[in-house]
Amino acid sequence: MASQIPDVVIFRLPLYLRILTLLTEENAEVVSSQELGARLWMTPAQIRKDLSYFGKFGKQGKGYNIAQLREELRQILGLNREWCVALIGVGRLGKAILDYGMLALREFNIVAAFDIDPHQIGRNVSGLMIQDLAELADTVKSQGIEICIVAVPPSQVQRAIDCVVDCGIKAILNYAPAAARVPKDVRMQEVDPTLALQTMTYHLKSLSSP
Amino acid sequence: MASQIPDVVIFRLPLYLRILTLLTEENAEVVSSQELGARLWMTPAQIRKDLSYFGKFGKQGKGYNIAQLREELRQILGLNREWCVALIGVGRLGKAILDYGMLALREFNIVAAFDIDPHQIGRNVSGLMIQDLAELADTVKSQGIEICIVAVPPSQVQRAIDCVVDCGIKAILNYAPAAARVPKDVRMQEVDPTLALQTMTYHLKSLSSP
DNA sequence: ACATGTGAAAGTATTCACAGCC
DNA sequence: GGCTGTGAATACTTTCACATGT
Repeated sequence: MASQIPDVVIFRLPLYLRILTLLTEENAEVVSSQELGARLWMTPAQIRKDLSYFGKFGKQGKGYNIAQLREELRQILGLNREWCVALIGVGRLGKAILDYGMLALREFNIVAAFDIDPHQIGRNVSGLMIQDLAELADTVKSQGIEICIVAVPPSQVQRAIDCVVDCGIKAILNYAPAAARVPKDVRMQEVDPTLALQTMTYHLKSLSSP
Repeated sequence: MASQIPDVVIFRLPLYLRILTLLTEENAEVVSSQELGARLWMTPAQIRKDLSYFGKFGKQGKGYNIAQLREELRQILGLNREWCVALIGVGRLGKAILDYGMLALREFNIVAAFDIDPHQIGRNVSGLMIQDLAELADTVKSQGIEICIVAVPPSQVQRAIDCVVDCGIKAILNYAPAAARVPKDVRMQEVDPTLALQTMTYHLKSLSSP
């Protein structure tokens, strides 16, 4: 029994969370599905339906208590604790992820970095000593790593991901602009701006020639 | 008549393209929907259905000619020409996008970079002279910019995006981890690793406590 | 009066299964 | 035999609309 809750619903929860955080900063206390929907270009009904998969968080006639709903969503998404993350590949892209704090978010801690290039191994980048990828399995165990970020060159993606999967990792964030296969029990999310750009040009094209 | 072709289909075309490019490198000449499906963890039927929206590209009993299908998809997606792109926000993240060549892809050319910080304006980053955001409208016209990449701090996202929209841009790639609203005729895609991570923790959580 | 939560209805997307062809 | 392209069938999502509660 994996989950009877649709994947699309899970994907929207972080969006709700983001707006709730914004509303918290605006010192709002209560929000209606109407208002949330307006901010996200979604129908109020969809938001209510999504939330109803997890419980009854609202008050009729009033709406949702922002602080409370935010906490509920954090619980549901598993953001009420820290997650240890390893970075695989410390080339240009990997360095950018470390240096520029592209994941600067409380819940996610990059605690180790790996590469296969002997020139990189042993060097210090943003406070992390780069380790040999062969040590991944050991470090995963000793540090409690549960998520890997893969940022290797396209030609090595499959190799890197196979290695990560062999270490028992079940969640991969893949920055490499390349296709890779994982077993069905492993979650892999792609972060590839190229894919996004390519869908946008499709729509732009239709704009110029109707 | 915007498009009777479902959005999900458009989103999958770049995935097909990616595999076709990989197959080209492997010197394959023909591929079946079966094989494509196996590589992408999709059913062959879905791939055939998706492609059938655009025409008949296969040969019964054989499959699809890789080079030809690849070219067709590039045409369909509008990748058979160059696109001029502007970068909005040259802070840490924006610099990483420029420096680390995170968009190193033939079809997309970052031809201008903008900021509002007087300290940044006039400086040279990766061969681009940073301009005042106020000049965006003029540069969009003179350089034929059609896509903007927004990489500003969360607090300024809405302001930056409003400015971009006012300049007539219809496609925005938003790197900022923050919510923003755009008119319905503007396409905005988010590139936010945080959202991806947050959906993964949901599933990891369920793994440890079944 | 206003807003939630939810079955039922409408609308989309995916998969099946087979005719037609190489 | 193998594979495409596609209407029909199934499965999934979203939206509607209203009973229920404040």
